[in-house]
Amino acid sequence: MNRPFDVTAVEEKWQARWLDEGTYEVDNDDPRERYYALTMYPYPSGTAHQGHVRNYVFGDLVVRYQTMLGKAVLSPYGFDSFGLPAENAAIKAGSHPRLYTEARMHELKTSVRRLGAVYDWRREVYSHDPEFMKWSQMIFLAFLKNGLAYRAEAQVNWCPGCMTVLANEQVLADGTCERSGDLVVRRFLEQWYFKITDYAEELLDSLGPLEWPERVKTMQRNWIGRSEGVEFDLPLAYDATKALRVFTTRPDTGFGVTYAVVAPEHPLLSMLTTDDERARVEEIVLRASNTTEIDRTSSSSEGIGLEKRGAFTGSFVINPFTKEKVPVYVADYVLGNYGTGAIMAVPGEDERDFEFATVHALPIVRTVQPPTGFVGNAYSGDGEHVNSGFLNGLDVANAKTKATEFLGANANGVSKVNYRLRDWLVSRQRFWGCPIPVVYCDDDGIVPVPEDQLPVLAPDDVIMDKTGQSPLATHSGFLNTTCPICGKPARRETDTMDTFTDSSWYYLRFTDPFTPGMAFDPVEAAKWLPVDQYIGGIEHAILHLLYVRFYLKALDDIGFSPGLPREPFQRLFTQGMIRLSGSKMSKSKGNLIAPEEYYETVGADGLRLFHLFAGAPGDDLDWTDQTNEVVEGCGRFIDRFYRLWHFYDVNFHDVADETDHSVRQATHRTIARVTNDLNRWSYNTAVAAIMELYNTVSKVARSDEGIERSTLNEALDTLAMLLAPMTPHVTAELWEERYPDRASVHALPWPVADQTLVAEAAVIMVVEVNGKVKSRLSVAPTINEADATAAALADPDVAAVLKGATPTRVIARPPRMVNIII
RNA sequence: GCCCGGAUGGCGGAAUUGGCAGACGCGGAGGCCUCAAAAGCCUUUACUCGAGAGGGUGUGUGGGUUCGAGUCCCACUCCGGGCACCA
Repeated sequence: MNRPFDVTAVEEKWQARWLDEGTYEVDNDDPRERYYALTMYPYPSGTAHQGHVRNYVFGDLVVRYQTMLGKAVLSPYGFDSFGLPAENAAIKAGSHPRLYTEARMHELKTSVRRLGAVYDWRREVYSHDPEFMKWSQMIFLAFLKNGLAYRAEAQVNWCPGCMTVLANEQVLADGTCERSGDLVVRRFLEQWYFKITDYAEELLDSLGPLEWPERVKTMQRNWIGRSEGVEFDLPLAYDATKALRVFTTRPDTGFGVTYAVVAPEHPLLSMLTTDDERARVEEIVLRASNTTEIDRTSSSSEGIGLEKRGAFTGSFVINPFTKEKVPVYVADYVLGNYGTGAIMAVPGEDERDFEFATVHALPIVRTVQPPTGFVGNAYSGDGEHVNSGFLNGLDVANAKTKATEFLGANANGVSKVNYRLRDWLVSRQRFWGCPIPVVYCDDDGIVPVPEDQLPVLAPDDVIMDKTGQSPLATHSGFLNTTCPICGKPARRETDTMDTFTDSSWYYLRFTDPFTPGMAFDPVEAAKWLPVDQYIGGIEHAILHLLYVRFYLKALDDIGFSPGLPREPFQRLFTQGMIRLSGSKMSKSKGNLIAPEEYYETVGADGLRLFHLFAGAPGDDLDWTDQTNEVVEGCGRFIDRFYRLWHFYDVNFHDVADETDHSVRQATHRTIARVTNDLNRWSYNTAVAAIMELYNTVSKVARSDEGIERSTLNEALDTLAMLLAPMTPHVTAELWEERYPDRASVHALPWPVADQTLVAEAAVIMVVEVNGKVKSRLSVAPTINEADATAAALADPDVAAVLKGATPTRVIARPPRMVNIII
């Protein structure tokens, strides 16, 4: 592009100045109103791509805009620097993950600075910083001490590609690993867990008041999965002193229970299984524990048929409603770790039970009358109860109440709320993460590493081949230690923590990384929290945003950070994803679209303006062949503004006239529009409003009649201020050029619209006849109904259509339109 | 299967409470400047009938409410995302 100024020189000059002068550093004792603007700290995967760019452009606009609104804005930056890709890359390159990661961090930082995004770099944090690790480990130990971290053997998700276990949240719906795409298998392992389930209720209830996108809240609600029901006993037919405990949300359908099912992992399964059935039952159990998640969860139509997925145990239980004997089956469609791991099966009202009953020839009884014309098998809607003894005639809600009372009196029934959410598995069998700071001693058991020995750091000379075992376990120098209590030889924990533990508290560290001996001073943190605006990708809707909420609540409860709110992020904005000609952007596809080439052509300002202008911030953005032309168009707009600022082709006149007045009105209406748009995350329309004002002013200034000098200056100054958070370099440069003795444009207060000028501008009123537009009149915005009607009827164009006919009705909505019905 | 979004010119997208559909930009067409080009500037650009004045049609499809619907209601189609044996 042929630019009227040296874009690179100007941008580098201002980037250096903001950095050197600490323009966007903010102290904790700043007296101004506080504003915490946070973009999700990135995983350092290399140079920035357009996804980063879009994120930081939005974030930087918030920082600069809020600063101009007079606030002390906390704008920190850091890196989510632990994680598998670095470890895998290091294995491949025969290097160390730290070297690899720090090189990537440097690249990303350079890229972000070149974008003109401003941060308080004194507050930079990164997960693998030993000082940060120390506090990550302290938090772990605090959780351990307070019963929020525990060790348990359970069936876990094992990813053969990543050679490590995964949290439930990291396994996709099709049973593959969200990172490597490998099929996840199930293994029994002893692992560390965080007790996030203790917070299920609060995590659900406190979502309500958060100013988050509704769909993110919905995703979290679904993930937590609250369900109300009843837990009760099904006594064994041959021994009424023993019982199978089940959970149901539909106690009202109890008369339709024709069998019961236990999960393959159920502790009573072996006792329930008779010798005749044992072989078939064991086949089910074996299959459930050895196969991949995808096989187990695949529907009956594909994969393995239902008849092979369940078997009769040989035992019977008594249905407390009918007092009849019903068979107990084992089937993998019942999960061992939800509810009681056993269910009452009601094929008449539950689709899964219906399918299973059909395949295994079990009786099906309808207990709720479906509406006439109902097609389908199981009916789960509302209706009158039938075949249900004392529940007959009741609707579902009333029958539930009555059935619950009955179970309470006859089957040890209790109302119960269950959650789908499971405890957070935090152990990872990998090297490049924060070591779990405990020691195993034969005499003293699990012993926390004493605080004065933290952080526990991994040695550098660890072999990181993929054996499926923690790399740290192969390093005898690390593994072998002494027990902090008895001094006898002991073994270190060799697993590291899930990297989501780092991102669960990094924003707290940002508020105060300065106070020695503390992760952060809660008093300082309390001044900044909750985060006023959090910005990031929708892909973190569940994982990160659920864990981080749990952490803050837990830290408060164990007294780690007294005085903080219990929710970290008051407002959340999730930007759309960038696609390349329709496909998802990813490193493996090599379609990341580096910003560097754009820095050289349209500059950071041009690229920033493009991201703000091209579509609503929350919508996905498709990067196509045409996109480059739009980016260039944004660069051209900056050039046009630059020329007008230098009065290129402008004609002046001396005394302000009506045209000047209308320019002033446009200027102030634009201030009002842009301010409103910025507050409602409508950046694309804010840019459009700015372009419109430019077009208006440019047209008048370049007409033969010309423009009055102060009118033009007011419009230009306003444009510079409105553009300042969007295109910070060029506006700073132009401002300094014209006003070398004044404060920088970025230090100015945000312009305020003169309401008189905004209000008095004439508006166009539409006159319709029978709903069709026949004329347009320029009227005062304050015009009343009678005057609007009179003006409409007096209009010659309207009269020509009416041809003397008398209107049957006139609808006036001043000042927008009048509709005459004839 | 369930739950959320979305569908508007050649393209990206505007239209905040039911009131001028297509703001703003990209692309296209024509012109000015120039020896020529680039850059810049001006005009034009939903479709359609018409020489013109002017008329008709038009926001995924089909209905409805209303003086008036891109916007509200009902039914459906397609696209995107999330969840999916959670009893």
